[in-house]
Amino acid sequence: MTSEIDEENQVLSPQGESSEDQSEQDCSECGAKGRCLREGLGEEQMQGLRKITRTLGPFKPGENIFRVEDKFKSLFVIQSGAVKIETASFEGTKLVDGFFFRGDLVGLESIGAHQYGHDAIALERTLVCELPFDHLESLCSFVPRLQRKLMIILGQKIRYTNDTIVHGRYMSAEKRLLSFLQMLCEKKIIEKSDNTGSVQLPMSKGDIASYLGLRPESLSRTLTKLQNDGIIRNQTKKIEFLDIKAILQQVCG
Amino acid sequence: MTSEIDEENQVLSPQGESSEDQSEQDCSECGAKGRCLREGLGEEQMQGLRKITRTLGPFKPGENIFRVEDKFKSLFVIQSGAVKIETASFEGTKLVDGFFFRGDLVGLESIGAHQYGHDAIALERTLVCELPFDHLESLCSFVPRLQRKLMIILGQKIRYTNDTIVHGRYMSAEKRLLSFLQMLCEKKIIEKSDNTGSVQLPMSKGDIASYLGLRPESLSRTLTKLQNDGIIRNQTKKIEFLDIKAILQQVCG
DNA sequence: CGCCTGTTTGATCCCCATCAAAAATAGTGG
DNA sequence: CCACTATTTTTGATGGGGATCAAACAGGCG
Repeated sequence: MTSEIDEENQVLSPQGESSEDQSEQDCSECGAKGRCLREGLGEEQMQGLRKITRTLGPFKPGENIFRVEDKFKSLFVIQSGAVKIETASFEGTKLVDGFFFRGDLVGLESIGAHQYGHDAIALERTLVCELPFDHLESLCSFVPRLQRKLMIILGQKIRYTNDTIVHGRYMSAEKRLLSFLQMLCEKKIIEKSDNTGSVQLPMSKGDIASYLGLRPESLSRTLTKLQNDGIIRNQTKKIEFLDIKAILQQVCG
Repeated sequence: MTSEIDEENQVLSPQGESSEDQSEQDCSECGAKGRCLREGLGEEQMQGLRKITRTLGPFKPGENIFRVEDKFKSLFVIQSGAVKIETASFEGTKLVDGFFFRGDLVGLESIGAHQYGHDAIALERTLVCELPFDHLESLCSFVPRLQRKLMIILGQKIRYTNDTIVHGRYMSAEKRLLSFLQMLCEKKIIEKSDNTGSVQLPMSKGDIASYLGLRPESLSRTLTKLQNDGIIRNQTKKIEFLDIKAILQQVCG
């Protein structure tokens, strides 16, 4: 379990193990606001959750938040930044299983296992909020609302995987890419002016290809095609959306 | 929500709504024994769970246990029989998202949604045990062990999907089929004599193809190939395993 | 600047989808 | 039980989308 509690922490001021009374700026400043487990909890209930959480980071790009075969201990809410999880495929190569952005919970995939089944790797400067799972579980017993929220999140995760991956098998490379761009639109868009916008990509094209079940070459060609069609502008670390409607309108991402 | 409480019920004798004190033969005779949520609960805890459950069925092949857009209300443990879940793909055709056998929980995919996202259809004569989800949730708050078990099952589900579907995208038709046979081996094998055995298939070849992300023609060809290789014997409603080792040995299902 | 990794482009190939039709099986009613 | 139809499964021929192989190109970093 790699964790680093130091370096330029103006924003969220992570605490060491000793500090018990975490300040609520943790929440007020957190990028996960609105999608976090804490949402909808009363003030006293928040207190309970606050007691068991701890901010970790910042992780630098490429740093592991946890590794395959680390003992499963915690879930992590992403406060800022972005994370990918990957596993070794049966051929030995790395395979990207998911991307996570602010507000997302990393580690759900390992609930019920003794060890994490993935490497979780920061894609950019990333702060996370650690939720020790056994504490979380205990708390859930006392706070039905929290229990419910966690179950809902687990159900959503199952559905999302099913909708994207299972149905993705029947989609062409182009449609898969469009689905992916659609997802990015919902999660990370900046300066979205009606019908155009752009995203800074925290992950490599190779990671995207892997996630979509494509080879890097195929993804590259598909990106080029969409660019020729005037739908996007394809840059190294950035994609400009020239025609957001075309992206969103594609039936059934 | 289709449910039928009648017809030849020697085995499990399902109860109507009124009968509160469900007999424990429900559990002692249930095919799910050993993998059910109830496993590992104390006697008093069992009582609580027993109170909220109800046996439904038998469902005849092709009958729905629930339908897409039915209000999400319950999970279902399969006591005997087999079930598939399917959705409409974006092209309009049906797409099989999963198979369930005795002991499996159907409905996890819809936790946190208002409606079921799939049709659940019996593949053979099937008895299920209904677990109203809100009751189950309440009970979880009082029985930490149950809460934990449910979370573990949800985590396993996420992992299983990831391992089979995500990694399956990189596998050839033959490997996907072998993985599937492997799974069947673990769940449904009969008369397994060391290195051979056979499975009665409750689902159609078309369903299997859909589940594996293949066309029926491709699956058929792959089955034929495995037969020519002397690994299986391919029949209409049955597959004989002539070389179980070859099936299990294939690196990383 | 030179090395290393990531991305793009080009040429070719292969697996599976697709189209088409025969064969086997299940379902139906007399 | 059998003739008849509908569905499922198999077999055959063909084509295409993406994988693969190979190499040029661009970027980041020492």
